[in-house]
Amino acid sequence: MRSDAQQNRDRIIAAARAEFTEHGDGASLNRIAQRAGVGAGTLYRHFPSAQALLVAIITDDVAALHAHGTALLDHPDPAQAIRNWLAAVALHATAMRGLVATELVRGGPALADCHRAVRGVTEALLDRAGSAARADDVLTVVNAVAWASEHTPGAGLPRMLELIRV
Amino acid sequence: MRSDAQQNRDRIIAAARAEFTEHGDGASLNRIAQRAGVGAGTLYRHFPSAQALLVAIITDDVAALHAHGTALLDHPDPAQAIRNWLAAVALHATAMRGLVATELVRGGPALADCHRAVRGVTEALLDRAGSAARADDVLTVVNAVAWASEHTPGAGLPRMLELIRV
DNA sequence: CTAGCATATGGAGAAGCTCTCCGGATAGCG
DNA sequence: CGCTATCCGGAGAGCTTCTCCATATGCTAG
Repeated sequence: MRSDAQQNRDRIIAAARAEFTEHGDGASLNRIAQRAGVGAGTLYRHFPSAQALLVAIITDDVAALHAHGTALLDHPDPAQAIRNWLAAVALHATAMRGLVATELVRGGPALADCHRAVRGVTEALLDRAGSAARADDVLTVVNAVAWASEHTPGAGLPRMLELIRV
Repeated sequence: MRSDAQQNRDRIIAAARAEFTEHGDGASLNRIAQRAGVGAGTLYRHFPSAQALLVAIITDDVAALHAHGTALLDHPDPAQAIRNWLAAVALHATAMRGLVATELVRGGPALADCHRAVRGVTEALLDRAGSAARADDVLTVVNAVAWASEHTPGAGLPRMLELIRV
């Protein structure tokens, strides 16, 4: 990749991160391009869809999330470990304004690696806690709840996470 | 209200019901107006926002839902009753393509009556089943899950509802 | 039965969105 | 330094939501 292209790509990702954090689902690709100081065409060449853009952002975040999850495997209390983990997943989902993460949980193949990593940790933690729940289902529910908690004023994320049987 | 206005209002609601069922969140108010055979202005005068339109539709549906819930209060197995009820709520949410219902669960004051009715039944059923969970939280989670199950291929709604502790 | 008015209509249009296209600029190699 | 493959920007097509107001029509009072 040419150096100017790389530079633009980085700036677009930074702008997108700001835009998604600020406007959530109301994010506008137009505005992202403006923030990044590039034309719309440039944005769309680098990221053919809004989803591709999210994939790039989330891929970064998931690395940190995965490290946290791996560390939790050594937690003395397995039941507490899975609870901590799901709270971390929910927080990650919230950081990207929920909707986003939910749509991508089982989304495109581009995110397959990310999802596999998160599911792997979830499975291990569920197993250690003696749970029979499917990791995929649990993750979907957690993401859905994270998303809902932002859209329903007065809804406490922790309290709703308590309602998930694991 | 003038009779022609009433007629248009009815036709708009019918068109909206069809459009939402067909296109889910991708529903277009423009298309609803076309389907109903009215101008965009007419649609917006009757329903200032997409939400107002949904309120009208959902208000109808909730009446039937509420009747079902009330009947469940006589169910011999309280634990089964609450499970049946939540499945019915999820189904109702799915009928309106999830997103919709989730956004409205604690939404505008226009839907307060509906919400109160549903919450009342939920509280009674939870109480009878000896649960300490907050009805609001349970409903939010159920709606979120219903929504998520449509957006994540392979996610089974019943299996995810099993994960909710009540 | 009709006349007049309050009420309702519809579609053009403003503003914003996503996404495409391509003439022109430029990075970086030889 | 010059040439070319690569990359850029923004105009524009075709959507969208939502507003405005000249026109049409239901309803009522006479």
